[in-house]
Amino acid sequence: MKYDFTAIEKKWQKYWEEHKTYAAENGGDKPKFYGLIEFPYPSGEGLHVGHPRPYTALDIVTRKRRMQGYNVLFPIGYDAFGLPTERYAIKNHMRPEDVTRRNVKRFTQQLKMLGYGFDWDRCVVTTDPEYYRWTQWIFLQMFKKGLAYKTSMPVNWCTDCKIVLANEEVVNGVCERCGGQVVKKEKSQWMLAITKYAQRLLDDLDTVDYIERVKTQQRNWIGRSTGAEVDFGTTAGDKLTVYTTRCDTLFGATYMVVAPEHAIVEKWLRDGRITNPDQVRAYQQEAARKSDFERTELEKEKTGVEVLGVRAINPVTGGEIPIFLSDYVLASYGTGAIMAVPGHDQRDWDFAKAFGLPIVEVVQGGDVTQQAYTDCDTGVMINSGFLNGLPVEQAIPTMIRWLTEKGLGREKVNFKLRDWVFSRQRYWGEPIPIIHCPRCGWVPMDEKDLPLRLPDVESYEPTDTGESPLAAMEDWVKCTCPKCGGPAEHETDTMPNWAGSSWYFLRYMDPHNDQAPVGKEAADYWGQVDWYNGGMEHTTLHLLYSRFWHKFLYDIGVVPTSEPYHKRTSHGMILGAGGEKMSKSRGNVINPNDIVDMYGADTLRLYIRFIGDFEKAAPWSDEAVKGCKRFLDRVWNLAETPLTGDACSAENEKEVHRAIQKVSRDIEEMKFNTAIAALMALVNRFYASRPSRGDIRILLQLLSPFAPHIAEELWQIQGFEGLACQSAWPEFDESKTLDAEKTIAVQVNGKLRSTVVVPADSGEEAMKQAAFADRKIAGYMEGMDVVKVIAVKDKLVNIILKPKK
RNA sequence: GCCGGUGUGGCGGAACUGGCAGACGCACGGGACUUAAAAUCCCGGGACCGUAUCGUCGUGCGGGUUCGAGCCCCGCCACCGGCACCA
Repeated sequence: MKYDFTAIEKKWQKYWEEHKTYAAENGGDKPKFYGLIEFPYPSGEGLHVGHPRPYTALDIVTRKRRMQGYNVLFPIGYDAFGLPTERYAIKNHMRPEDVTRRNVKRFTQQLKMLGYGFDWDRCVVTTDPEYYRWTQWIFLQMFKKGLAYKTSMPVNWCTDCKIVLANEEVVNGVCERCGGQVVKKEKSQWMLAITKYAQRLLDDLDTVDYIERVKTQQRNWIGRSTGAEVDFGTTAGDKLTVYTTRCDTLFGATYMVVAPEHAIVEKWLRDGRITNPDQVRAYQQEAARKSDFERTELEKEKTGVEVLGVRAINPVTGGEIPIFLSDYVLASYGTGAIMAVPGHDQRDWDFAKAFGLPIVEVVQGGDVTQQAYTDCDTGVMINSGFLNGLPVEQAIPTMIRWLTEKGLGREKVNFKLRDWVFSRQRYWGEPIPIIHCPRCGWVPMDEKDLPLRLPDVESYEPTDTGESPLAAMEDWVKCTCPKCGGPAEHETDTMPNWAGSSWYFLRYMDPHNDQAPVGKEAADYWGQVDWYNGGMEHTTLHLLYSRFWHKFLYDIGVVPTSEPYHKRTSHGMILGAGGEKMSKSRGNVINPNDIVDMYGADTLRLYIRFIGDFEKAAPWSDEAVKGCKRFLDRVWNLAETPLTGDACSAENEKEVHRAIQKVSRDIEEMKFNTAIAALMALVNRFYASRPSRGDIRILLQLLSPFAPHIAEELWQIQGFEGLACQSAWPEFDESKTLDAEKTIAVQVNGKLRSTVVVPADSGEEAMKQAAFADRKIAGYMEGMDVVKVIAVKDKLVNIILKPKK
């Protein structure tokens, strides 16, 4: 009989679905294991071969865990709010929920086609009102704790999408999604105070098991630095505070720079302090017009304008120094103002050169007439009054102490992380459950009125003004104030698509709870996600956001752990055949349906694992897929006819136990490619040395996580009890994996010259004797003196020779 | 520029963390089966020289440590990802 993968896969998928083979239980005696993959955005294009890479990986891990006796939760859902759906809906005059429903259906079919062991009863969709009701609820709790606030601020405005973007969504100064130009625009926005959690988000990275590059990237993103705030006096009487990590160089501060947007400039302009207001205003306007992209592109050249009429006073020297406006100083970091130390900061040096400002050396070691001496963490202070002669590492605390005592400064920690812009002027997102009352201000909705549903409209258009489409839907907007009962309006902004994905893993634990986002019992039972795999591109977005939300939920007692994920791994991309990114425009996208039609889901699953190192990018190859199909054909041919001998055969015992060892270990380390290589080698062995029924039983068990359909079918054909995927994962006996004899290398002066066979665990003497007894080696020894012999057990003997005198 | 990663046959990739480089697979070559082809099964492939043995060279480049380096150290180059005037 031929290997009819289509029939077999359909048959078992139907069986699993009917029998709820992969359903998780909230409770029981078994140890729990929660494996998670990032739920997909149900795009109109459907699944592409990139999706199965992480999915299959954790499918394999969780299938193995099930066989090892765990109560496994391996859920799936859809992150369905978002711009592509909204755009598609507008373009085709459809309702976004209908587009979503259709896409979800298609994705579901495709995922089922690949035979994943998802617990489909726990499927969640973020656009489901019963789901986003709790997204809104969490937002309300944040609002009540002061973590959600509304503020007017310069935001990133995509001129194409006509939408406000989070900093994280701006890539190289252009919109991450559409590549459109991004400019600054003043707007009132809802914000989430993620910065209040910055320190904890940083510290708790030490408590989790994430791959190192994820931790590093998050640390850099959070960007903690320790320094000091220093107050400079001004001739206008105002205080101008700066942040610096190098307060030891204060004596070298020869001028100051403030960001063009800095509030103090407005004040001085208003007070008529500035004698060149036109110049200053012109520079401010120029800076505002520039997008971030332009600002950073002009990296080389420093521009700026001096603020005439006001001067700053260096608190240590008492000397007056000029104040400049320049856009190389960012309003959003530190205090929006810096003290410029051109001797020891290259940007300040460039600026000082351009404007002819004095450059003072305060740390010895460089030549500040040529360039800034920035590599000066270990130098000695000079030209610095009471700091003279001190090494930098002592000068910093000395200065901080001095500043603190005089009330002129203080130690200060800063973060690069900024608060999260949480408003979107879009229809297809969770409505923000806040009501604006002319009398009471921003008032949270009553929790019992959740969910605040999106209005059901046939069609709508986006606005050009930056207002949400919801603003045009008067019936929906008008409401009564929950506080005073007077007429009020709903907030018309919606949440960004990161909202729903910030807590979805909790909903899986208790998907039908209508009292809470997740019940206490369920949250206590499942605890942390044991293993979460996802893309590197989410490291500073989704992964950080969801850690933040989880910590908040921990603080208000909803969840029992302060970190959501115990272990985080990340997969490499699947590239097109030429090594380029797969994309519609390049026309190199592989549709998994085509592969499944041609070779079957099991082959696709195998190939996507065998393609290379899980963590690295790997190019797709149509040719190489065949190798995996061929392998399954060979397995089929071995096992489709009845076999005898229920025990593991003596001839194959060693290979079988080695395969168990190798596959077991490799799955844990996500080295799926070598696990499959081991299975292939085992099958090759079985072609040379006929396997017993017992041998095949183990092969099928090892194969089951990778290629569950064929494994199940052959399991049934061989008449084994139950299901392969529910059988107990085979154990290996280490003693059976060992060789009785070892072939060891014999080197002469480090070069391989021969090999000899010795009993395993031979002592050094025995190995040396065997080496010297070798005919080839004897040839090398003629006329030579033995200087030294190195023997490494079970590996090699290296004989060092030199010519006889 | 900074941070992280990678560099091994014609190709995808292995190498237990310093011990026989190239597992497994693709492609290729040879053989068996077949009227023939496909499929399947068996065998062979790092390069160079040779019938073969032997030998020499070989893990991006240049040095170093070591009995021994793909792996460790120093200095470069290239590519990929992230951040980017962060004071």
